[in-house]
This record gives sequence, C-alpha cells and structure tokens, in this order.
Amino acid sequence: MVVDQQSEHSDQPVDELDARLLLLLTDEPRLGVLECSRRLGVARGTVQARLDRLVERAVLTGFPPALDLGAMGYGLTAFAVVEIAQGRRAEVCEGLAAIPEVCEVHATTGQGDLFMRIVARSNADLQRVVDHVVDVPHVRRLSTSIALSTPVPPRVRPLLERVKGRPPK
Amino acid sequence: MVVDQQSEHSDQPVDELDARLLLLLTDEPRLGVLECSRRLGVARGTVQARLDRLVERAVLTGFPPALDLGAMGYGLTAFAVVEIAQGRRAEVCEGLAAIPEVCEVHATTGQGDLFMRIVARSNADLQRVVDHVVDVPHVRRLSTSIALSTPVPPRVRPLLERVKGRPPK
DNA sequence: TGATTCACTATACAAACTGTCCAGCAAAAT
DNA sequence: ATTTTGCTGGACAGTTTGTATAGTGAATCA
Repeated sequence: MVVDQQSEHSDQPVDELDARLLLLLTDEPRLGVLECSRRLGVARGTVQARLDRLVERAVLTGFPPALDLGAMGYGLTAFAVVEIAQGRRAEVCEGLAAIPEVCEVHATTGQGDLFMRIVARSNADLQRVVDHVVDVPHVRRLSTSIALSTPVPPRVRPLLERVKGRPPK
Repeated sequence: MVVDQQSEHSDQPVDELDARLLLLLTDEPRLGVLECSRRLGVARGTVQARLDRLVERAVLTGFPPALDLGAMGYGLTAFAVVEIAQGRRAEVCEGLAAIPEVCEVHATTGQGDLFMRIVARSNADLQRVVDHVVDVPHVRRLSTSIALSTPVPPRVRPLLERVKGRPPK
C-alpha cells in the first residue's frame, strides 16, 4: 500500500489543523476551546476532539505554567558537563536530582557523561551550587559554562509552522 | 483568617502562597481560578490577585502548551557547542534561528561560543541538520553530543518547594 | 495615636464557557 | 454497497469567569 500523504493521521502524528491549533495555543495558551474553534474556523467539537487526540497520542502533555526564573531571583543559568565514575550514573543522577538548582540532566554521548542545566542567584551562589554538585559521590569532574545570553529561547514554533505549511501569522 | 506574611513582599518576588499556587498549577495546569482557590483554602479573589501580580512581575509568563517532540516524530535530541568567527555572533544566531530543528541557543563562557539544543527525526536526519548548521556563515566548528536519556527532565518544582517550605530571608 | 493603606474574605450577578449529548453529511476504508 | 470516521451545527444544564461591593485585621503613615 502506497502512503498517500494527504490524510494519513496514523503515521502523521500532527496534521495541519493540529499544527494550527497548537500554534494558536502557543501564542495564547489560555484560550478556551470555544475561542479556538472560532479562530480556526471549525466547530467546537472538532477542536475538542483534536485536543483529546493530541493528549491521547501524548503529543500534548499539558499546559504547565511558564516561570521566569530570572524574575524569581535566579538570574544566572549555567550548563555543566559532568564526568562520573563508570557505572554510577543512576546514583549520580539521584544525587543531582536532590539539588534544587539542577533544572535538567541528560546522559550524552561524547566528552563527559552527563550534561546539565543549573541556575543560581549570583556568581557566589553558583559557586555554592557547583560545590554541591562536586560533592555528589562519584562525580569526577565538572566543567561549567555560564550562559551570557540566550539568542534563541526555547521554542517549538518553527517545527509546527513547517507542518502547517504556511509561514507565521 | 488573615495571613501576616506580607512583611517582605517588595524584595521577595514569590512568597509561600505564590509558591503553593504555582506548584498547584504545575501539577494541574488547566485548573481554573475557582478550583485553585478551593484547593489552597483562600478566596477566589485572592488567587486572582496573586496570579495577576505574578504576571505583572513577569514571574509567570504564561501557560504554553507542552509538546512532546518525541511523539511528534523528533525522537532525537542533541546538544552542540559551536565555535564561530569573532564578532559574528549576531549573524550566526540569525542563521541558526532560521533552522527549525534548532530549539534553543545560548551564548556561553568557556570553550565554544554558542551552545544549542537541536532535535531530529533520526540519525540520518541529525546529519542533515548538522550540515545545515555548519553551512551557516561564520560557523567554524561544531561539536555535537547526542542525548541518550534524560534522568532529570526540565523542572522548576524543587525551587518552588523550597520557597513553600520556608520563606527565605 | 488616629487615619490610611493593603491584602484577604465573603458575596453577588450577568455573561460566557464547558462537558455532553445527538442528528446529519461527506469522504475514505472495507 | 455498507461501514467507519471526522466534521458540522445545535442544544442543555451546570460551572466558571469577570467584575463589583462591603467588611475586617494588620501594617504603615503622619
């Protein structure tokens, strides 16, 4: 059977309408289902069904509040590559997870074993956090880079826009 | 029942009630104001006022939809350190921003000039994306690490819980 | 100290939204 | 040819929101 890409929702997790809906919600997340249906020019039930399906497919996992850590006092973001003792990843990750300032940890290929993002209130505070990290058992080496600016903030928009097929509003 | 916590709200961007509210919304983002007030045991107007203030202070910047890129077909996440020609950061960032798979770019201290997160559909696709990146004018060198797993997914919770626990000095 | 301000509580009411139905239709699948 | 699937348009009750108002205690001002 040849894949006919027009209405393949089975292997196409997000079609154009989905993308338009998600873009709309990206721009104005607090819109209700009704308002979305109006803006998209479809029936309310359709929007409701689309959202349900997106959640089912685990494409849309929720609408978490977006917090500006800077405004909360954590003005400093840093990235760190962690080298650890062989075979101790689970333990180390547990230790790292216990540090509130550790906002994200990934295991990666390449130099270093773990990669993480941490925040701090100031340079002095970063020092303290880094010390904490280094104190986690089996952490061998830590190489830290401070984020000076963020030219491209976290985004998904372009990927959605590509699905949608049409450029921004 | 009167809360006498307001001795320091000028320099304390987020007090305990704010933190509890944000935690609640973190766990169940689609809760309405009314439901929040019930769960927190305060009046609806209070929740409304708190939310308004958090938005005013730019602590709470919105409720963007959380998308699972993996479920959307982008199963691969990679981090890359970019070395660029001196003084060309703006141009390079512009070029990077034009690549949809580039989800985030930071300028950092330390080895490399830019640090970014990119996604791809597969290894072959990653190759394509990387080629795109390298083709951006003034990009000198690109060092890529693939994320194998994410032991600690992006989170803010622990920072909020700390505020909730005890109002920091 | 008395007056004022501020945050919160407690209500109230109209307008709007949500969760759920259901029937009709057209295109795609079997 | 028949069934399935997704969308439309409409309807209903119940709930939530936006917005106001009045009252209370605590902190701040003059």
